[in-house]
Amino acid sequence: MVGVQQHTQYSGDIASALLAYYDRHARDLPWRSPPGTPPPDSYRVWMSEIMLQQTTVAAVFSYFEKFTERWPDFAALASADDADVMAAWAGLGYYSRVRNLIKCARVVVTEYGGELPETSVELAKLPGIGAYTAAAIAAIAFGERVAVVDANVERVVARLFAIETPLPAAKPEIRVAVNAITPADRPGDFAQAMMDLGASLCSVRNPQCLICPLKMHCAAQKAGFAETLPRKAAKKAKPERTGIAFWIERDGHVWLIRRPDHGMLGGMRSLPDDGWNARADGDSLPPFGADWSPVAGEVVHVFTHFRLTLRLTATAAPVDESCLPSGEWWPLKSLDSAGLPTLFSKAAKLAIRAREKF
DNA sequence: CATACGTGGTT
DNA sequence: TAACCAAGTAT
Repeated sequence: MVGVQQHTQYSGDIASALLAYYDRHARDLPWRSPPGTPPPDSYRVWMSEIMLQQTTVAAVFSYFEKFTERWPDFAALASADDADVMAAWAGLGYYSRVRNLIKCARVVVTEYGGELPETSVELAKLPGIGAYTAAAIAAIAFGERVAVVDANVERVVARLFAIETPLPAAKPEIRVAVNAITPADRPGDFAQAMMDLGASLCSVRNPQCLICPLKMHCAAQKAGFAETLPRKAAKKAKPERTGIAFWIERDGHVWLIRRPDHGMLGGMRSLPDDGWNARADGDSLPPFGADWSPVAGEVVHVFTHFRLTLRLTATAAPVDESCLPSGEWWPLKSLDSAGLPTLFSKAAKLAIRAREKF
């Protein structure tokens, strides 16, 4: 790589060029203030950063609007019912985020007087806030000069300094480089500008180097191999799993359970199933003896680390309530408001479609 | 350091 | 279509 030290003397130029680009091209997003203006409400910065973890801007829009309208501040969110908040998150994925979102709001209210602490060190102690999010909130909402490093920034910086070490081994080196170019003035705008650049011109494939504001500073561009960086370790193949979900219907209602807090789709409302997980197929055993019949079709759903083929088995016969797994009857007419994660939302759709054929 | 943890869009 | 990837965190 080209030494970071060697570039340090130019770091001001990099920040200046990037901020000038941001002043002209910043995306207008609901959780942002315009370049160079006072920061948004830190609650909204926090909410957006949690939602944006491993999640695209396009997917976040409607959830951000829904959450901030319904729960406009920490006090409102802290006093909400868990089930309502979990259901509102359904479909966004990575459900540990919403469990931690609730926890964090309650800690902020009970231990911080309803306002976020203002330093990255204190922020990182809160549930659901790791190194990236702590730095992002501190820089964007509170103006702390701190290195904000997400996947976009890793890519931009790996190219800027031609860092050829593969990820994740290159992370410490990248962090040092980001710290060296982060300005004391407008660190929040700088962080968002780096992420905007990584999300647009400095994209994974086909980076638009010719019109990049950092072209003159970019070692990989000069060497002609920007698109090959950052290097990454090869990924493992996804295992295939199978499982069965159980559709238990009576008088226009279906029986829904709440999943355990830990593990796949933790804490979410779901159909009962046969115990499939990341490590093993389901056991195919219904939760109780009844007149079960298979539902035609299947749901194929791809998770981060395995692919699941889920089949459905249904019963509509009267059942002994005491046999049912812990749960609740949910009206079919308002199934949309149950907050089922996408896997079970697909399964429910399949069951209802099969049912309408009769 | 590796693994578990969702979902939808892009190529 | 299968692979890759996104404003990561917790363990």
